[in-house]
Amino acid sequence: MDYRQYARDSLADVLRAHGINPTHQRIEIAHALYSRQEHLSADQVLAIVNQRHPETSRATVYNTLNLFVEKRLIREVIVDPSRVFYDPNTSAHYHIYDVETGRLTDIDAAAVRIEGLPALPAGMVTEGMDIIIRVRRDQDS
Amino acid sequence: MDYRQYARDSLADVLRAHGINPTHQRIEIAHALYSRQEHLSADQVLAIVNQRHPETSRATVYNTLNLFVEKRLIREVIVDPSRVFYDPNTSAHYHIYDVETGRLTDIDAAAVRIEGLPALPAGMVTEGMDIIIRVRRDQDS
DNA sequence: GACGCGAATTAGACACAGTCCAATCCCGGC
DNA sequence: GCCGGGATTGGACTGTGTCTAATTCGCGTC
Repeated sequence: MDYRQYARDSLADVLRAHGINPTHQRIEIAHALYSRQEHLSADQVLAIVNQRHPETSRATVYNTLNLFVEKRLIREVIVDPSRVFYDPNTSAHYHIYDVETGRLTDIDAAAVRIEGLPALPAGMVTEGMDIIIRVRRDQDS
Repeated sequence: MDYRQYARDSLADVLRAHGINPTHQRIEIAHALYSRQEHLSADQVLAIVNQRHPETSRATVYNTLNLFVEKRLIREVIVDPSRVFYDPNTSAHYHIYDVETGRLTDIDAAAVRIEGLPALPAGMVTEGMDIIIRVRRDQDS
């Protein structure tokens, strides 16, 4: 009874709590995201999931990630036009994005205060707010 | 001597001021962005530029937009994983993004104050900060 | 344990934004 | 008018993500 097996068992409950029917593939995909504190692209998830024996199809990975986003189990992070990252951390937080390495780092939103944002147009509601700080190594000029 | 002709003439100077050799295509592309206060995708720019007679190739539009970004004449706005928007407004500002219509609206940064952001990791410099407020019509639920 | 059914998964074709490349064109300097 | 280098071009190519029709899986029922 190793830690990872345990994690997989409890993941089934997490999925159910979000109204998601827990299947093997979905649990593996959730595990890939939750077991490491990183922001993964769909391709990376696909590669990780397929390191273990059963081949999981690309379509399933994309379907599942979109399902997870829809059910608010994970969040999309849109910082790079070439691919979407998925973030298992759904608590309020922002991101630092290293434009050279592609690495994403979390900023806890609790410490940040923002003032002076305009009111939304009438009849609009906020879906969410993203803050992305783009950084790079300081070496050129 | 119409307004648009005048605008095109002065655009050549703007391009030169940014170290960009002003060619016909580049002026047309700059004009497409500057003459309307909208955030356009590369495809939209291509369509607008080609409404006037001379066919401009897709490669040139992409090359030119990337050149403009590199030379800080315009900014990329990355909010939609399916395509990049280009923003002729380079002054500090943020965005409201309507996730249903895809419409982007500017928020002037001058009025906004942000406190409590953590210090950057040592040796890192900020390239820029994006704030995106995702909104939708309030009708469901 | 076999059956049946709806949901999930699958492979592969497809769509589409964006990039690359080699050939051509354009334009300013002589 | 000629030359040379940068700009432009069409078209092939890449990579991410979606769609679809067919298959498989899981599970409740007998």
